Amino acid sequence: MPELPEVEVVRLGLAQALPGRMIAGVRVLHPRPVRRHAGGVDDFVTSLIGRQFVEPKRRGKFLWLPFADSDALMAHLGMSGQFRVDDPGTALPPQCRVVFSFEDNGPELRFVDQRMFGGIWLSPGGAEAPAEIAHIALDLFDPGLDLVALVAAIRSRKSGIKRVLLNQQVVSGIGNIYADEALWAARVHYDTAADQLSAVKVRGLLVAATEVMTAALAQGGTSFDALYVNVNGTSGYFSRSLSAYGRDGQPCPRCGQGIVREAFMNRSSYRCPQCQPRIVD
DNA sequence: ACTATATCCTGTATGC
DNA sequence: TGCATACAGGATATAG
Repeated sequence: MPELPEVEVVRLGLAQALPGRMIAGVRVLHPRPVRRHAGGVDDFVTSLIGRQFVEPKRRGKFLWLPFADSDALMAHLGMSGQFRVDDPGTALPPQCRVVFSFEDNGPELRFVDQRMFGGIWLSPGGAEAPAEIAHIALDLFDPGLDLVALVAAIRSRKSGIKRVLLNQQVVSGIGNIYADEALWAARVHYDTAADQLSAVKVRGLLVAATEVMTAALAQGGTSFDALYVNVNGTSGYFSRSLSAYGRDGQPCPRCGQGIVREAFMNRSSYRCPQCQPRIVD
């Protein structure tokens, strides 16, 4: 599932492929990924033709592709969204939803999305600071992040710590995989109330999250199957380095106890029952 | 303001 | 073999 490192891998790939290029044609093969575009499918197509891409940007899991004017193409990969850069003659992937062709007749930009939780749309005036992400907090890679303020914000919450880590309005970019990995590294149970954790512990959790996402980025991101790939269609290798996520029944790399999977927020949480015991107060 | 839950979506894996 | 169900989990609307 694309979280911060995976989205950053995509951003880096697009930064190699798009700046300076002008859109000549847009084909929308399925309307759903364009549902957030205010003017509908036809307006999406006509609004984008003639635009010239500049350097792609990212906050958390949101990606935006600014144009040489003041607007931007907003994007979120959702669960299974992909950007692919492929030569015009090559076959379209099975769940290809939108295709951009260019005036230079070079490689096309293709938005592929099996489950279609993702989407792309035009953000008027969004080149620098898109209104759509005004409510999204800075991520752990952002140079402007105030770590002390973030620790305080997390500790002001009564919810379980994992809910808080997943709340993109508190800190962005962390999803189910890296939340579980950070909690494992910091030896914290996912349901510990955030306001019961010390500032040192919360800081340690954020450092752990930053470290695991940095390592994942260096390996090209985490992928279990063909659902998450880079712009060339290949997968990262970080799934081999995970300590807790997806390791139900396998030994904890630190103590050897079996990792357990538990239902949590309509998804799964993985933890080591010995290193991350439930806190009872 | 904060918190928790339902909802969207489809390919793959599993069970009977 | 065929059919039904569980599962993966992003952001957001809505209710409490």
